[in-house]
Amino acid sequence: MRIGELAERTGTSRRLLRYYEEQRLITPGRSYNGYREYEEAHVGRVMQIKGLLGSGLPTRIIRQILPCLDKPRSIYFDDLTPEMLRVLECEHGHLTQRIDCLTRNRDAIGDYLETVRGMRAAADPSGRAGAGS
Amino acid sequence: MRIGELAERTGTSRRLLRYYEEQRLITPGRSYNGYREYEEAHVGRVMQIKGLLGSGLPTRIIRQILPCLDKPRSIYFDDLTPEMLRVLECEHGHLTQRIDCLTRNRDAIGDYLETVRGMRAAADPSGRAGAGS
DNA sequence: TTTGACCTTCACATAAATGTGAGGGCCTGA
DNA sequence: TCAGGCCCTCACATTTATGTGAAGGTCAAA
Repeated sequence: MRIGELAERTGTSRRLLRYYEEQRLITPGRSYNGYREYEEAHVGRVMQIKGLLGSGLPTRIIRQILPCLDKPRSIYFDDLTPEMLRVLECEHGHLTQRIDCLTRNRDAIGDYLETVRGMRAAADPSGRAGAGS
Repeated sequence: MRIGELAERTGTSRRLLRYYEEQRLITPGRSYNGYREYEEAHVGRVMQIKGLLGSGLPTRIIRQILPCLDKPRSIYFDDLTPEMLRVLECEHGHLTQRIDCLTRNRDAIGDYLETVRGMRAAADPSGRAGAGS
């Protein structure tokens, strides 16, 4: 598929897809006329990139972890340098920290919302929203 | 405490602490000479801000969710506009999405690392690292 | 053959989080 | 009283992920 379709299917701008390519996060082929040609698999890949980016990881890190997230593996264990291994271990830890932080905060918001709803229900047992004046 | 100590204890730059203040994420007092004066509680608060920021939330959103994360509550249910309630519900959802994305990716890295370690162990049952030459 | 919807590259613009430095005030200890 | 270390504000610089637009090529359909 071409860039327009991929953009639409992933909710991304074309500009950004070209940027991801420049950052070596995706590597589309080219058709005879120079147009980028994407595989079906790129849809998932782009969603994954968007998610990680939105979760605060910079492209530099994403580039490093992406290759080992493929099923089937696109990076093989022989290619794995000790350096790379350390990076992965380190990122695994960072991700866990991030997850913990987000989880704590999400749950706190959840608690808050639940309490609010509890109070709303107690004040207005009819279940309809809106406190009126 | 003054800005230097807070910076040190939170691993943040002074510049950034002033920035958080400008963004209305923290509100230190001022001592008679104009120096910012921080409470003990600001340490935790700053760590929380750093965590959320590192997880991809913009200061605008952090400003909105912070007040309802306090224990004891600093925002009371009477103050809560329906508008604000929607924001919180929405952010609760976003956080969950982020958490899921990060968890999936972290676990994939975890799997990979485990597999690698499995292969290392099989190749070198002595348990010592380093393949040597 | 021309129009319109795609695509290309290049380049400049923006917002957000940060760094850096200048110019200057406060305060403590020698 | 001066030096050194902290603080202040202001302002400009940088990086990263993005937007936007210009100038132009490709291709299908009218």
